[in-house]
Amino acid sequence: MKKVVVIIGPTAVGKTALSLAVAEHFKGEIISGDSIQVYRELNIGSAKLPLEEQRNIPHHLIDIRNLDASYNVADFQKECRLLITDITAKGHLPIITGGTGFYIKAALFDYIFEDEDIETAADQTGWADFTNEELHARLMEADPLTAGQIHPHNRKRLIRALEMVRAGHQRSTVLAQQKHEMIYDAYLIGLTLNREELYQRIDRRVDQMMDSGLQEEVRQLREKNPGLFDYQSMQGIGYREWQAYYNGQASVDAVIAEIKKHSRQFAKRQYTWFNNQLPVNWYDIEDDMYLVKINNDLTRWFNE
RNA sequence: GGUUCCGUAGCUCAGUUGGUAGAGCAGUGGACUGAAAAUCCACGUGUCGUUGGUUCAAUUCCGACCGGAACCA
Repeated sequence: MKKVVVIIGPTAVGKTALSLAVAEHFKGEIISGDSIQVYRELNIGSAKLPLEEQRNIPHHLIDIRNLDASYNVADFQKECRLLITDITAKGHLPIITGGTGFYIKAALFDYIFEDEDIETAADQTGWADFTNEELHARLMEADPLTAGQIHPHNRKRLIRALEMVRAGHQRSTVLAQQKHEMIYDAYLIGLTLNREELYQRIDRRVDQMMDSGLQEEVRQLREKNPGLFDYQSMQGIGYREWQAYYNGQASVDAVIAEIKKHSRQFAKRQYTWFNNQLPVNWYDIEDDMYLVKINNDLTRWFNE
């Protein structure tokens, strides 16, 4: 099995800095596991590492889509796996770094995504006339197993499951074909920090983004893109909050407060995901020895 | 100085015709297989400002006091 290093953790713990160190030490190339950094022009708010700070280490899956494009797990899985193959063939070590747990798990595990021609945004319109209860009732007939696993209020998931039925493969059938195992020899490093400290870090980072010109970045994007806030890419925290500002419903200070709040809530959700969905080796960044420990553990694993 | 109003969960407030109270937000935990920085679920004991009084019983009624707001001087 190919070896892959994975660096995860909540937003603002310092994944990027660690990824550079690991890449330099192990001759690695970095694959971004991030659903927002794939978009060009989303720089400050997505906490993208500027080219001049990449220290000549190859970074992949950053700036690969236009702002108005859509992107999803299946895209990521395919592109990420191709890169792992290429990087390994070069004799380098693939290092996946990012906060999008779902993407990373789909690449690492034997998730199956059948070929589908989907326009996700368009799908919803086809179901617009149905209430959540009606959607759930339909799914109960078409794929009862899945219907039992999706909460009746989770409209987005209900529609996706119904779309899968329409595309000719029930979700439950596809899942049954999988062993739910990792297909790589992956070592997962999780960076952590006590909650209070992390939240302060998040607040500070948002302030830094503002100092770096986040507001101006959004202003320019909006100038060039009339329908900006309808783009999938604009779901990103640090961006979507500005819609209220441009609608005259929020002051700049209110927007900043929302960005901080959403970032904290996101970090909490990331912990839930990583703790329960992936076999993570956690390292507390307040531990003076954490870098040494990571280096030791990684070296041992690398030479296995 | 006077009058009126307010003081209930971390925040904003509701409520109890007297039987010790509940929403939203925040927070915490959880789910997650093609929007995932998305979507969804669960979790609400707090000296009901303080202190006297009336009462079987007061957060609820009455008095005083403290804090805040508005208006009148």
